[in-house]
Amino acid sequence: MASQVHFTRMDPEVRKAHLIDATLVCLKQYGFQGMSVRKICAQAGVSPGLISHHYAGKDELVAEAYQAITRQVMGQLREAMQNAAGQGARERLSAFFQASLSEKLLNPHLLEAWLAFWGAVKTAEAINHAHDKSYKEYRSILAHALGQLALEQCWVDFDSGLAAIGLTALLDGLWLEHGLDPDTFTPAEAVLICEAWIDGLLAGGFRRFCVQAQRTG
Amino acid sequence: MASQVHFTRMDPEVRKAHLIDATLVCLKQYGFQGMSVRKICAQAGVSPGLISHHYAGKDELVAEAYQAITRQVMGQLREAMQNAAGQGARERLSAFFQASLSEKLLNPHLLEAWLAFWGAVKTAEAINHAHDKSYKEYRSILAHALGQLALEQCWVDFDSGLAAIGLTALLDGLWLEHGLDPDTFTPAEAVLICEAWIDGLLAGGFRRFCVQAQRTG
DNA sequence: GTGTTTGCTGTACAGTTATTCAACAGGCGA
DNA sequence: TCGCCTGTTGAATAACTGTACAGCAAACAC
Repeated sequence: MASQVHFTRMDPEVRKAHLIDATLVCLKQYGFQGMSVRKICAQAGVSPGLISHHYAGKDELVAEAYQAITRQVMGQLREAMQNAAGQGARERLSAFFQASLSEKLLNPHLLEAWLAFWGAVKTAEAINHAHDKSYKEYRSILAHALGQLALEQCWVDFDSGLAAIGLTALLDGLWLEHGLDPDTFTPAEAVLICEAWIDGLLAGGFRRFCVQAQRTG
Repeated sequence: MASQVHFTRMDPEVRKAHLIDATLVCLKQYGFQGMSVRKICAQAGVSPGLISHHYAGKDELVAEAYQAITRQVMGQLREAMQNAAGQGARERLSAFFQASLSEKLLNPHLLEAWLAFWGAVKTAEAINHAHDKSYKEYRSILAHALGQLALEQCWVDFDSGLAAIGLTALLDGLWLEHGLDPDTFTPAEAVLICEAWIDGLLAGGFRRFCVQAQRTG
């Protein structure tokens, strides 16, 4: 006998959260290309018409899925920084590295999804906007911590904004590499690479970022 | 009166080059998703059947387009390194930075295409394979230069492979950031960021990459 | 001019896509 | 228990997707 119960009702917000989860599962399973409305709905155990009922369309759902993982990641990073709030700038940066490069965030599935989103930034306006917002926040957190470090070290005319661009590039680059091939390095090695960057900055690398005083060789 | 001339013939290799160009244009214009056989052929000014005539299918064309820009970029980088062959490791690395972050390679169109390809690495095997090959070459060039630097500086147990992963991440991260938003930094600033990394490595950052002697901090 | 080669066209095809919407039914209030 | 509200269904739709292939015609040899 076929199942009599065809569906169970849900609060719209709960259902939308389920659809976002299913979207992320499909994203990692089929990639950005292979992920279709039917597959997402099959994953969520609902009928294909439901996405258009809760969202303006598939694109809106995908954009919200991107915002969801962005929120989740930024939340974890903010939390890590707050836990180290009382300590020095160096320790706060280390906490940020540990959080950014934890096993949880270096999860291949998460990074693959991120990679696919990055690839869509230039063609999907909603994703572009969400990216821009989170990226600027990420960079400003690092710029602030590096500015504190400069104060502690009494560096004059230190361009913390530019240094933050470099450190963000290093972290994003590590994410990128790990997303493209998770076997390249371990989370511990990634943290070591970032600590070496700070070591080098403290040992003398900072001079390049000082506006007036160029290196005298 | 409608145009009488329907098409002009071309040498297969020339036509294929045109199709690859059209593929890259469509990639940046419509993204990896929106790029279809019909759009590529419209861009190239040919009939939609021509791709199947010259290639086994669309995927083969896309993979060859990726290899084409990869070859182009790696060729420029190899050339830059050869031009600085007689000099010290530091100078060779600087030449590599200059080449990697030249206006030509930080071209938004090129980076947008690259970004789209990166997003497809995990779903298209041919692209994954081509990426893996070029990425390993890129890293080995840097590892070799860093190994030379370690010899010159008499660093013992320096893990140039790990340091190369970090430097590759920094460079890839700068490409990524510039692809996502070209206004974040200028090519000159990107080179400065890389030079600061080397400065820091020389000033003391290298110790983290020495296997035995951990920092006594 | 004629013949031959073959690069190229363009329609046809089968399969997929996102989206729509009238009908259905779960679950709550009364 | 009834009745309403509304979350959900699922078939239908139109617009796409990549590929195949029979035939056309450009360009060259003669």
